[in-house]
Amino acid sequence: MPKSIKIATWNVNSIKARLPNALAWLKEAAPDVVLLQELKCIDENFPRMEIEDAGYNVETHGQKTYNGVAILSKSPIEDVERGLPGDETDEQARYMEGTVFGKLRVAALYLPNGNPISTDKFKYKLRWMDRLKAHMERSLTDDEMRLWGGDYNVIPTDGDVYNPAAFADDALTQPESRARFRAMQHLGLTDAFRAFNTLPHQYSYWDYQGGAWSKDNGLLIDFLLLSPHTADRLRSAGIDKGPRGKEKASDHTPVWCELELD
DNA sequence: ATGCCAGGTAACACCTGA
Repeated sequence: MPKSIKIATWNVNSIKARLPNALAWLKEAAPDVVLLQELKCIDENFPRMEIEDAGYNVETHGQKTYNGVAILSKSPIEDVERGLPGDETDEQARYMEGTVFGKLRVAALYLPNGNPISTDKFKYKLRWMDRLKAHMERSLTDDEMRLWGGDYNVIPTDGDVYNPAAFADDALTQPESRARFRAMQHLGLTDAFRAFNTLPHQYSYWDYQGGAWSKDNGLLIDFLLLSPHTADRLRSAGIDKGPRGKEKASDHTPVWCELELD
């Protein structure tokens, strides 16, 4: 009988601040694999026991105050690698990968924001995207199943933001950012959510300010990109807006997909 | 556009986020 697994990505904006909400969501949504971003804590301070008690294996790549990614899985997590290749001097904890269910290699990534665009932060974002694409390209030379999920900090089109004019000078909408995001898909990767839903104004992030959530003033910036052999197994995908409506919510909400494994 | 939230750090204000 084919085994179906649910994989989600979620920028939690501090795992410590989000722990009650995260545990509630793990129980309700019962994902098999979760890719987390913005832990905002070092590995020693990750609430490992609480997550393990919820039925997950845990691998983290943390950092004090900023960034930090993790992989949670109901299966063992094998061959874990931390850090995005291509720059030994980069100390920001924004990337890790591991193999789950013995056959699917998943990555959790937190792509740099890049604002303001007149600064080195934007140059770092573009370099990071070049490194990510190069690493994807190298990884895709075999027939392994792969998935890159996370907060890409790119608004791919003007239909993916409530007010494009307000974001005209934002790093998330710049042609350089969008071209690099498209280049990743041109490697043969499938955006899991967009394989099922091509409507505009489908969001994964709403700012805390200005009543953005209640007005549905959002952005679509969180994605699951699937290699061809993974896309062959894609059965469904969606955005779970539930967690964004809770008290003490993250500003991002989970994006998920279902894969049919042998 | 900025910093109207939110989180963290560290100190009773400032940085970052997108």
